[in-house]
Amino acid sequence: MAPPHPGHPPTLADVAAGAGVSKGTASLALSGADGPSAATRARVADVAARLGYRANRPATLLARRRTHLLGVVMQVRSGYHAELVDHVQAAAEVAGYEMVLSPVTRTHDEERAVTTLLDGRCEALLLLGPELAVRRLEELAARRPVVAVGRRTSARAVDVVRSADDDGVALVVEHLAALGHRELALVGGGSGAIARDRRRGFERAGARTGTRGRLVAGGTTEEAGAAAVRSLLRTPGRADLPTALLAQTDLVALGVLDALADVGLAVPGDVSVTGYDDSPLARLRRVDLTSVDQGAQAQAVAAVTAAVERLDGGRTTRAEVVLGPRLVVRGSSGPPRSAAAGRPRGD
Amino acid sequence: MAPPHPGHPPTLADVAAGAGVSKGTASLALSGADGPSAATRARVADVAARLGYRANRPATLLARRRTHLLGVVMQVRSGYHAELVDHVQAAAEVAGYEMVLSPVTRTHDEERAVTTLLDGRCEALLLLGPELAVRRLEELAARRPVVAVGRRTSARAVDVVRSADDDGVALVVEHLAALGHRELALVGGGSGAIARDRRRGFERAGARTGTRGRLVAGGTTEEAGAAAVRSLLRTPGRADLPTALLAQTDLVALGVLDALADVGLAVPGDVSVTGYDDSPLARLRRVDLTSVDQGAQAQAVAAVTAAVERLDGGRTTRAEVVLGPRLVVRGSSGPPRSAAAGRPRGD
DNA sequence: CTCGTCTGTTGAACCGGTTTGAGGATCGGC
DNA sequence: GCCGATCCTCAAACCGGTTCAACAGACGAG
Repeated sequence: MAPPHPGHPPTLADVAAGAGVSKGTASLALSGADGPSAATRARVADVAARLGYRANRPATLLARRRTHLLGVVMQVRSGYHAELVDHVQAAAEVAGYEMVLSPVTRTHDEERAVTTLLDGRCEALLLLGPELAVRRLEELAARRPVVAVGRRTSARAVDVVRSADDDGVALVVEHLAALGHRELALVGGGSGAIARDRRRGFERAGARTGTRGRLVAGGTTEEAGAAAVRSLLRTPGRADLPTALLAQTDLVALGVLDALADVGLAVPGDVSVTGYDDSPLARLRRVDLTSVDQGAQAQAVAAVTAAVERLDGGRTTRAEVVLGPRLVVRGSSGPPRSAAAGRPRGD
Repeated sequence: MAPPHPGHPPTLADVAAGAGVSKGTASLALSGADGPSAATRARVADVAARLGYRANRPATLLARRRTHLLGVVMQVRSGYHAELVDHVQAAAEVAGYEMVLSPVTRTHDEERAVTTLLDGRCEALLLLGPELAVRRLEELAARRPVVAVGRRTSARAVDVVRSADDDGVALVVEHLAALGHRELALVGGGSGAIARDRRRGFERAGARTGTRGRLVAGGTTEEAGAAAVRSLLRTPGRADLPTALLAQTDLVALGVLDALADVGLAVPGDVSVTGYDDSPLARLRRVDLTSVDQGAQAQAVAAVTAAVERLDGGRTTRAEVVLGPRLVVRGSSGPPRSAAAGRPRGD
């Protein structure tokens, strides 16, 4: 059966006509709402299938009171965001929502990405690692639920889902201390909330485990990690160099690994190295980096839940969900030479 | 000025009322179409700005004859797709279109991704590395322009944008031959169009350069690459092992590198290794892999162009754009030992 | 002074759905 | 046989824009 308007897809009116009912009845029948009799329902469904009818999305969105759309702003190049999106998609579906993606690219900044979602009538905004100003976040939150994922913010009315960065670093410190390390260094400064948390976790865990920790300035790139190592090596008194380096991110850890290789230091023989994020990179056998998993799935679920609670649950108070990170031990961390003296390892 | 309907965003009617004109005039004024006088135009723009008016996207899409939407189906986890998307976004904007993203995730397969885009009234479909059946592709292409990016397809009416896989592999073979390699192996079989092309390029370039090439079965994962190396090493007559291994993808190359490291073979000292895709992985210093850049930006531009030609240019014939790949030489390839020793080639 | 043009603006139709109040059948109860 | 309840269905209003035929008013020409 060809559609009544050649070239154009069939509309609800076509289905209704084909089934001998009104548009209204056809709509009810297709949406599964009660009202139409079983016979009518079947007839409409049948005609719709034969015609290959599909509801016009914009029309549906316009007509419905609610859109049930969750807008997600992601950094398209970020592997971590990709992972989150994957799980958000699934979680949204379970909650009866649809996810709409708005990528941040070179030509499309975060502000534009958000605008696109708002124009599209998304009911809530999930921002992955947002970098918008606090003021802007608050403006947005005044209009609809906003959830910041993976990054702390002081913006009122903005829900936050993140993992406990201090605990994450503490896990690493404890792991290294248990291996016998006494001299640690945290690579990666920065003034952001994340960096601050990690530093605090580092210091507290250091005190708890009786290890000595120092901080080395570093950024968020591979090169920054390499530079940090070089600066460490320039420091006089090479004898008491740290035996373990904790990098802020897996990428930074890669830079650290490279710089160590350049000067002939073995990992983990001479120095143990750890990353953060447990990105696909860390899992590569060639990298094999001890890292911290922030739990993408749990974060995704929590973010969707937070949005849905505001939309359907009537919550109006700010929520901050802090998830426990998980240590993933791989080959880049091991006992220091001093501790290994009695227990040599072969390679 | 507060919106006239508290809780709801202002509509065009509100703007029109505020400016003392009809909805029709307000629409014309805001869209920049000619008709309204300069004074009216300014007044409407002013009121719209004061009210914070933004057009309701679904309504606009519904009302307009054309949506100017380009739907893109991507593998959300693929770094290469992310790169493509980035450039497609930019190219679409230049062409006066908007990109809509539909990710393929664990719970959302390619078919669903496509359906979402069709329901959303996208005017054309750009499928990145599509794996839909040829029949399905043809069905889709019968409804609207479809462009397959990065993967050949025999589907009629489907435009294809890809890079010349045979030429890409040939570039690598020539590079290695110039370095002095005489015994090569291509890791990665498979029956797909891509694998076939690469194999052909390998064989032809082998003949041209006088190198001896063999094929080693392999998949598309890191593990497959490692397995291929192990099988090679099991082969008797280790003396005439290949001095260079060409992996199908960068990921496979990583597996190859790992397996070689496991048995203590140096790269590129004992064996040269190359990848394909020039992914971010290959660029990591720790990996530093000679690879082939498929030109994401050029592919993106070509894909958007193909779609726009069909939509606005009236093209109805099938287009297949084959772009020239580019060799990126890094540290994983170098002269073979034998070249230094001047060992004659034998068989 | 009349007519034709041109410029701006209007009002209504339309896009394709959803929602709802009203009304027609059908049926059981009395 | 009449009445009210129950069950379906319908027609119309509505969502918020875009588009266009029709028209009012200003203006210049004849």
